[in-house]
Amino acid sequence: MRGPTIRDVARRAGVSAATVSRVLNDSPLVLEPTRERVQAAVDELGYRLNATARNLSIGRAMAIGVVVPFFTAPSVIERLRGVVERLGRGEHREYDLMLFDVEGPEQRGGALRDLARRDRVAGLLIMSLPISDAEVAALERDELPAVLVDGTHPRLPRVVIDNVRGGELAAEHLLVRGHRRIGFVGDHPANPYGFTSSEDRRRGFRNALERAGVESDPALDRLGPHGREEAGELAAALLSLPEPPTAIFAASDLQAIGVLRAAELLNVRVPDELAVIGFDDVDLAEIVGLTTIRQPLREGGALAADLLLAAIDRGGSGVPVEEQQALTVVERRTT
Amino acid sequence: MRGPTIRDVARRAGVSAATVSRVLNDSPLVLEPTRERVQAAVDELGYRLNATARNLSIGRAMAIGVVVPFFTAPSVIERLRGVVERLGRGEHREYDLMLFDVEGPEQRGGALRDLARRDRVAGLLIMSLPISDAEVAALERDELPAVLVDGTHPRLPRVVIDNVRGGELAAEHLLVRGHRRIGFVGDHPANPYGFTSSEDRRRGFRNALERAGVESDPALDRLGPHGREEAGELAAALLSLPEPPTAIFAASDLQAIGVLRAAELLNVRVPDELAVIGFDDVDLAEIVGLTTIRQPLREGGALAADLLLAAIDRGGSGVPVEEQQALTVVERRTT
DNA sequence: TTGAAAGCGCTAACAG
DNA sequence: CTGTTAGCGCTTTCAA
Repeated sequence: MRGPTIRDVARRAGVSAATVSRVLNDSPLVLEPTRERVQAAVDELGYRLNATARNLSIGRAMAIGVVVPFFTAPSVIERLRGVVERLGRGEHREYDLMLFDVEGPEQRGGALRDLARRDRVAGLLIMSLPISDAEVAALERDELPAVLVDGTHPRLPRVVIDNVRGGELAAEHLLVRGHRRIGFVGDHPANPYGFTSSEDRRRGFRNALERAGVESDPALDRLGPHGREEAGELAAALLSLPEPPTAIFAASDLQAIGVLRAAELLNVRVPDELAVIGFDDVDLAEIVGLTTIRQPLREGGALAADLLLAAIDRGGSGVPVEEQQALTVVERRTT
Repeated sequence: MRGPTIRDVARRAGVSAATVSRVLNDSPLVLEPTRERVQAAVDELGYRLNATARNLSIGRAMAIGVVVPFFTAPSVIERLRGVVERLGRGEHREYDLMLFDVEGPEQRGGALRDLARRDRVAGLLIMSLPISDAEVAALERDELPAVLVDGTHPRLPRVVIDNVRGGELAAEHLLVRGHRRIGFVGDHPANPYGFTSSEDRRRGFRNALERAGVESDPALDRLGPHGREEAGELAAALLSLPEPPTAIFAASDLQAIGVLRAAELLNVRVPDELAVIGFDDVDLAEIVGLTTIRQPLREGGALAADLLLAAIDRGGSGVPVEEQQALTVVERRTT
């Protein structure tokens, strides 16, 4: 039983399918009595429009796709909240949300190439994934609007933060508190996804310290795979140094939590013996009282959704904007 | 530029569109040389199948829909992980994931009714939402497979836990430790969504206590809107009682975190002066060292996805199974 | 203002 | 094995 079609409604209302279609799409050129008859037939039959057929006919889908790595990460969730918030409201409630999780680096290219077709989604939100010129070209060829979140490409609208500046903020915060020997725990720059934010944060951080006269000690930078436990191990190594750091800057809150845990296991008191500062300000940070560099994740997701929706409506291109989001330090109980 | 169609490929390969379609769908009745010619044409043209057209033609969508309230809740995320894990693998990688967030109770009915159509999704995963007979009937009428997670209905496959038993486990855990005066912090039974798990947990909990000879004191049950801070306030009230409880059972980990925070603010030491036990065992619980009743959220999501995929493949119905998941208590540092 | 007809891109009988 | 022919359900000229 495939449910009533537009023809059934037409027959019942004594009009043509075209007229029903017009009523359904709020076309102004339908006489009021006709509209009413059609509407009545729609109600009686419990008719609802078939989205697939409509999409095929008009040539675009009424869904927006979100491509994310680690759908599991708290920061991703936070951003998704912002996206959902925007999709669920106003005139855009019509767009559905398709989620594409990119768990392995090998899925990365595939997912993008797969999606670069207007028929599945009306636009793409690409989070935290580096994108190549060829991929952008593919999107352009198919006229598929896309916006980048936490990623950058000159030909795509994007919402970003200044990771280098974030590192500086962390450095300043710790310098003011008298720290001179400071460790860093973050992602390995050669990670399979090509993420660079951790490395950018580290650079900003170290440079700011050097400008303040603090010499860099390579032994204090510990890089490894992303993850709470991995970060814990890195921090443990740092704390076991003959001359351990008095503070640690972690490239993300998740990693900072790992650092905190390592300190606890080694009986190092925070913040007295070790200050810890993270990055992101996810929910968790507030819960554990972590001092961190806050980036407006949720707002970023919402903004990106708005940008995408606007690009879809606008159709044509225009110069891609870059929205830079403000970073602030949120002081809590770990520094 | 709408990209090459199946006809373009057909022309180029010197065959009919039907043959191209057969090749695309791995039909066995195509001669190898023909298949190769078609494949070559596909590659040269960079052709990719239009999902919308295919869906319209075969009459079903290649996506599964997930309907969730509070997309924001950690437990929901955890379950989604399980779902994504299953969708991303094996022969089912072909299914996309559509997310339908139900933020307000008023969206509840709408979302479901809207989705009860084969044309947008091939099946539905409904999480934590009570579902009415009428809604089930609508799903059946449209032959739309659906499975319930953390919800129940006799005519739908479902994965559930025994919340009452969970409450009992919490009671047993606290009784063994000598607690007699125990508070409960949970959701109000008359919540707008119709959630009942909190209340079920409370009942199992109180009944177990009574069976052990501990009389119930209504003043020790504090119910309010779901949320960390709300739970904190409820707990604060409990702790300010002339005769405060020595332990608190929270209906969820999120609420337990609120309780912990309240204790901290009131300088009540955990677990010495106050034992706290939560429910769910989300990531957070491990991080803060919360003792809790563990329900396998991720596995539940995965299982539900498998059930749904199976139902979709099977087509017809069969007797809906109920998968009951095991509950265990995970002892950490708050009891 | 409404209807007829063609078509979106693909699949699925049915012949051959 | 492969091609022809009809749709799937909706939109959209083009006429009337």
